[in-house]
Amino acid sequence: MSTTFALVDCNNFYASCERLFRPDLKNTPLVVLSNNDGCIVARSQEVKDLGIKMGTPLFKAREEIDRHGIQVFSSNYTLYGDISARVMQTLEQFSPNVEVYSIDEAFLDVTGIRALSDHGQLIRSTVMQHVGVPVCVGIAPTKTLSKLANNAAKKFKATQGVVDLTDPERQKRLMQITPVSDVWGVGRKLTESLQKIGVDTALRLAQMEPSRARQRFSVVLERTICELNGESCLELDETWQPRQQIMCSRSFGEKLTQYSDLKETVCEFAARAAEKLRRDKQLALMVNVFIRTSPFDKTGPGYSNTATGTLTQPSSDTRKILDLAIRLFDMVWRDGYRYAKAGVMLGDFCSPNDVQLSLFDSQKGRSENEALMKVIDTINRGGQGNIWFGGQRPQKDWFMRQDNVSPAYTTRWSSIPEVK
DNA sequence: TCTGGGGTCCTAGGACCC
DNA sequence: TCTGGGGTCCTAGGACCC
Repeated sequence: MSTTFALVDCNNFYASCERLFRPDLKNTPLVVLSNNDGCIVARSQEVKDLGIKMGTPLFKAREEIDRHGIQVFSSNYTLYGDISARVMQTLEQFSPNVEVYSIDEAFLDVTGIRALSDHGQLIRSTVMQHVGVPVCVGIAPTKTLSKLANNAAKKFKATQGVVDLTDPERQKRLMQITPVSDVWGVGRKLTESLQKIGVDTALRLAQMEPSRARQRFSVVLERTICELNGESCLELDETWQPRQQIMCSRSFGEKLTQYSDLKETVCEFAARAAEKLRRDKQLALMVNVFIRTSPFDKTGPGYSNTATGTLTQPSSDTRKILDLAIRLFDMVWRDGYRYAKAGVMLGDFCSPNDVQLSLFDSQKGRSENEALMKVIDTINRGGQGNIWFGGQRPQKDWFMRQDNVSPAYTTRWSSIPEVK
């Protein structure tokens, strides 16, 4: 029996999280900014209606923000992560098979349920009651169609937030009025190329010959076309897969020009990345360091470089990763540039069980290292950064600009809201 | 003045081998 | 010295997603 998918997606997730603890802002337009308060990454419905686009740099929207009295928040990922976990936990009760797809959405296997719309409504009201975040539900025989259904549930008020797209006639009607750019997996470039050959709606895309699409574009597009036609190519994947890559990178609040400043930043990223690696219980073999100036900075010459190195054996030891990261940094560093961003990437992972001891590596030495890392992680838990290695620099004022951050309502005792 | 961060997957092309 | 085609493996970079 073929699967029926329900895609549950939170409405304006970050904005809704901020509103959760500020009911006074219920009807006030509100935006959430990226790190460094650089870009607008989330908008409440009112702001979307004003036509302010996702990803707009703050300085470009300043005038409109003032004019409409838009509330501005710096991003508060601790809060969003915690609210997300509560939403996902609530969803577990509606299906034995839940795939958490991103921080604000999940696919549910709802195969065999008869009153699908009612089920969707129940999901909505339960999440609202338990967590307080509004969600929309799209139901369909493939993931791509359930995405489409979810978009429609968000766009059309009359749907009351739930669209059941199991009926092929209904699929066709919706696809007819959906621009091809709104299809999951069709981005800017693909939209451009497709429009050139007269494919401007989802329906036109669905009517393309899959094999031709593969020849001319890619297997990804071929799959998308099959999915639009109700043929499921993307399975529900509930198994938690460890990441294949860990990245820690940041743009700076101020440009960096000094060797020591940039080096300390890279060390900080390396240490953070190693922490994430240990949290995933993985070991890495590859380390990559990159630094670059801003592509928007016209006051000086541009420079961007990256170096990749390999550890002598897979490890999650901060000291070993730091050591290699510093050597790689020295390879890419050039004097005389105004650096805007840097990052450290880890890759080529394996599980600790798969690693053999090398000739000079004693089991005792290794467990001592593990114990040390564990202690450090415990002390640093919560991103406080109380302990660091030489070379690493704890957060400095130029590190990140965050002028409007909301309290950690749900994860810090001192920030729990009071009821009066 | 001020332009996010963290991922995945696929493809093209080079190196190398037979 | 002439010089083909096919296979594998790896890497860099592009496109996309949220």
